[in-house]
Amino acid sequence: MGAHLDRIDVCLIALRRILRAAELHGKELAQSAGMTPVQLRVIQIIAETGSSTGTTIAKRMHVAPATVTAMIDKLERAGHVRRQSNPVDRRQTLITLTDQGVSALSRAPDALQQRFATDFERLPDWEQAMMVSVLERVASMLDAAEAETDRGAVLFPGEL
Amino acid sequence: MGAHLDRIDVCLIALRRILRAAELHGKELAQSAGMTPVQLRVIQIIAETGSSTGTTIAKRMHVAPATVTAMIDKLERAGHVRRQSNPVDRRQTLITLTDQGVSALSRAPDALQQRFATDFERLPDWEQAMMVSVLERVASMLDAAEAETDRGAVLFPGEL
DNA sequence: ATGTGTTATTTAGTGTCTCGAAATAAATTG
DNA sequence: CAATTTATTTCGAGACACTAAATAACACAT
Repeated sequence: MGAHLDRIDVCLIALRRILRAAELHGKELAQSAGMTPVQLRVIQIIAETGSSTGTTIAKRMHVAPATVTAMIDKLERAGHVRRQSNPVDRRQTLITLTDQGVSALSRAPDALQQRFATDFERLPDWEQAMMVSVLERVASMLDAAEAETDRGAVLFPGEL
Repeated sequence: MGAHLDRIDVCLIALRRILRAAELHGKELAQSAGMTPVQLRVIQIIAETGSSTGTTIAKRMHVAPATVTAMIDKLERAGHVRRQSNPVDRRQTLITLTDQGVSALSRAPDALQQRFATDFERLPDWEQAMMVSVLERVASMLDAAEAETDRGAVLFPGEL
């Protein structure tokens, strides 16, 4: 039973390394895109859904609504996003990317992703397959308890 | 070659799920320990090495030394850590956990880790082995470019 | 041993992020 | 229509992070 504990530890250490690498590269990435990691994250979320409301973003990022307001203020002042009130429900403010926001996003090359892709392609087929299945398994082990995903206001659906 | 791209995407999505789960649980975790995520992180780093200097923590967290000073001020005022100057090199200030700091850390059950461990133990042997090797591989793919790890002042070694 | 340069930490001052609570506005329900 | 709920914003406060400059201690070559 010692062997099991050992293996768990090895896994946890590897996971921490992965987490750490992701965090550090998140910083670099955001700096190269000229914005903070959080701002970049907001833009990515808006891009995924085409158009989001503040509440949707708040839920997805697990931050307070007031925080989203502040972040959107910044991004709007920077010209990356645009607010327009939803004609269907005038309580809501729909947030969309401007052309500048879209290009800022595309100008943000994800170093982590690039490196992973490059290395991944070099792996033998069986190892790629193994990696896919393990990563999916780990992901589902970890995010099992995430209740409300809330895919947001889908005004312009598509493009995930 | 389409199959390769598909697999990369699946991997990246899984990685993002892992990252997201980790981030969210980091917040919960810190709150249940009665401190902010950053403070908890500092305490974890100190616990790992037994005793750290400010510089070590700064490097490990990739923040400026002045930031560490401010964080330690807080933690010291809260009674979680203690400063003592290093008799060997009196420029250094060694930071150690107080009993209270240790118990605060132990009172912070790492939900993510717990869940992973529980699920992991239920897996068949071959799947555990596969997971270990894939996670280590991924970790080394991602953190390849991390130069200075700096394991810190090892006054009381052991325990990671 | 003295002076020069380096390293570790702190202080001071500033700007940003995030939050909770209260305010405002629009929709929904009875 | 009144009461409740939902979406967002404003305001004030705490936490975080930084740079630049100050202080202290070490290292070492003269």
